[in-house]
Amino acid sequence: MGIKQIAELANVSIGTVDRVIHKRPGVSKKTEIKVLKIIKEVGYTKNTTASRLKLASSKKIKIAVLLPKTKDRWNYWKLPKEGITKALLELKELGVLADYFDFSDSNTFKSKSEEIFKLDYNAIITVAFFKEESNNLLSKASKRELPIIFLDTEISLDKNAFFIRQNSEQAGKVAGKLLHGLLGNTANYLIINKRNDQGVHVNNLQRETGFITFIKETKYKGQINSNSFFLDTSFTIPDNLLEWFKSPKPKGIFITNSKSHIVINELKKHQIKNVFIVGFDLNKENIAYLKSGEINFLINQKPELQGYLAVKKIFNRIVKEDNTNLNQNIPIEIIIKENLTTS
Amino acid sequence: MGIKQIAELANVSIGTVDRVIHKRPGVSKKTEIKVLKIIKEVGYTKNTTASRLKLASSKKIKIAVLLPKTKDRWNYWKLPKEGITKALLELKELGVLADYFDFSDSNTFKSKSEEIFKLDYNAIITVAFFKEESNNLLSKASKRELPIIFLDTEISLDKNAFFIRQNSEQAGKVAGKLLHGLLGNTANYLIINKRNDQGVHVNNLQRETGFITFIKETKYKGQINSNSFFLDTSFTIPDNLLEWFKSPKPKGIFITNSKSHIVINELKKHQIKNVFIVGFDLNKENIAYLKSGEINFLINQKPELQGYLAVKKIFNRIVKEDNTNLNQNIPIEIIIKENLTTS
DNA sequence: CTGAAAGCGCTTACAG
DNA sequence: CTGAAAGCGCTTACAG
Repeated sequence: MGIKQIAELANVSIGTVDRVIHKRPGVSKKTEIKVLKIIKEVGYTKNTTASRLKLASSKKIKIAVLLPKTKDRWNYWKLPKEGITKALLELKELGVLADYFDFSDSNTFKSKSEEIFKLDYNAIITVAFFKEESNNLLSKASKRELPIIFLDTEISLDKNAFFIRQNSEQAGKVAGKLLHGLLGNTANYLIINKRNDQGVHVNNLQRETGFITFIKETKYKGQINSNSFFLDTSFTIPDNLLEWFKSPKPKGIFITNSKSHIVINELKKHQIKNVFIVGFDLNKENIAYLKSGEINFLINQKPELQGYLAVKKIFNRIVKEDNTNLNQNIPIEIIIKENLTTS
Repeated sequence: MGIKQIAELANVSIGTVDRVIHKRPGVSKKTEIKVLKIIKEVGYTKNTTASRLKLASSKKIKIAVLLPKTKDRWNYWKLPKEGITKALLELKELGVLADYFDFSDSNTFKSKSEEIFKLDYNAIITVAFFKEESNNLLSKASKRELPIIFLDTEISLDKNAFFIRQNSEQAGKVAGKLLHGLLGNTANYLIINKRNDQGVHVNNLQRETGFITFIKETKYKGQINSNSFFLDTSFTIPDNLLEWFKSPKPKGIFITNSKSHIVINELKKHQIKNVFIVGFDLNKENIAYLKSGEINFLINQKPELQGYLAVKKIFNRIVKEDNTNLNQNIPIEIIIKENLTTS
């Protein structure tokens, strides 16, 4: 049942039906009502494939992707891009494309988002690292009805924003459950956050909160020791912390970020063993330590999936006029040596 | 870059280009070579969306789905169908449809697959429960170049078959790792398989093998006790097994099938506590026990994803002429109370 | 306010 | 062996 049959039933031309469907001006109220009635009666839905066939060349859907600058060889922020690339490949024929922008601090985030606004995009995929700047972006975008999807991290913003991310507090609880399951109520726990000049990333803090919340709800009676370090290659364990490792009690470390391998490198240097470790992210170094048994659990944030879903959801919103919100909770995937897949 | 530009460059009509692309007869060797050369030079790829637009009405892609009969209110075999339905919804506009068939034993499997062969399908999605009958199906299908995807269970078959399933032996290893992590080297383990009149399902056996293999590779020095029961609602724990539960040692149960809740109902009847349990499948009853803490881990086979991927892969093979094999390893998803999502 | 026509990229039946 | 034309369902610029 297509536009043509609707037109026949309504005794109008397909052009008129099209105008009604797209709420374009130039249709008398009377014919509009007549056409809408028939559309409803026959349960017509637009064939979006056919629709995009025409528009794929004339009216591209352009997505601006603004993510942190990737400097390392391996960088977390390449992963959402892989998912975005995959989605674009699937949607290429339907006229969807993306341009990439990057930022390294709040200033460049601001300038790049202004640049994006000058160009003519249909949607933005970015991350909400900077509250004020993200709010600015949101308020500008809402005036143009430009959908924005924030990946990775959720912070509270003024307007209704869309987030595709893992619930970090819940992920912290999962980490707590896993370590507590292995180590029980008497162990000591060490939380290691990553800090930079701006402080500790909100994801790390949310994970820490979740971890502690979970542990507090058990019959736990050990010590939880929280620390934040610059987890670059020059990281060394401070002396007071070396003391911590000397306790004969069962010991667990919760690393709230992707740098488990940096911590483990240090543990090895000091020949510290018998510590259970839960970390995040499947980078090459972490995977090697998971395989060697030095990391017990890794939590996967599925960054590729986040990017992939962002593009797909933008497409569905714009093309299929799917007005459900674009939020998406990413499952907290528990990875051990035995269920690690390299597919 | 489309068929039209290719035609211009080759000084032929678009009809001729189309004939070359689809290897249809009626093209002189000379023009064929000329057209193929240009196609290669410009890196032309068919716009499958446009292609399907025409074919969606005239040349449907018809998939036969042959799965076990669902009798219970909740039934595992409804789940792959949900995934299939989701995929069909996405591909509806492109002219993909499925018909459902069911079987209850090897005889009905055979008769239904014969029925499917009489009708004119482009692909089959089913399960390989019966070796001989599955081999028959495969050999008939290969004559017609009809792709067959087997879900859920992998068995060794004569011809190259396609499987979308979790590696059951590996899943058993994951279960072993999880229980061993909680209980250590001195615990006793109980394996509970589900049996029916035909014996124990191959999935259960593969999982058991994986579990035992894993445990044997650790410094384990407890007892592993393997059992098979009809795990229907009339299940009761036999007396000799009640003895097993009286041991003061740490105890773990590995239920190699979806019936953890049946086992737990019995444990509760006998007021047996302090047993750690790993099971399979996110049915309503299992989820309730996961939430109450009576199940520690559930492994998800993602049956919806299996069905979804099967349809998508069939579509890509037929439409995009993607000739990579259709096998797909489903990740071994570890579910605990804290990462259970109802989305 | 409305319709007829051309076109998106591909497929197919028909004509020569 | 090859081409011209109609059509898949929708969109759009043009004419009236």
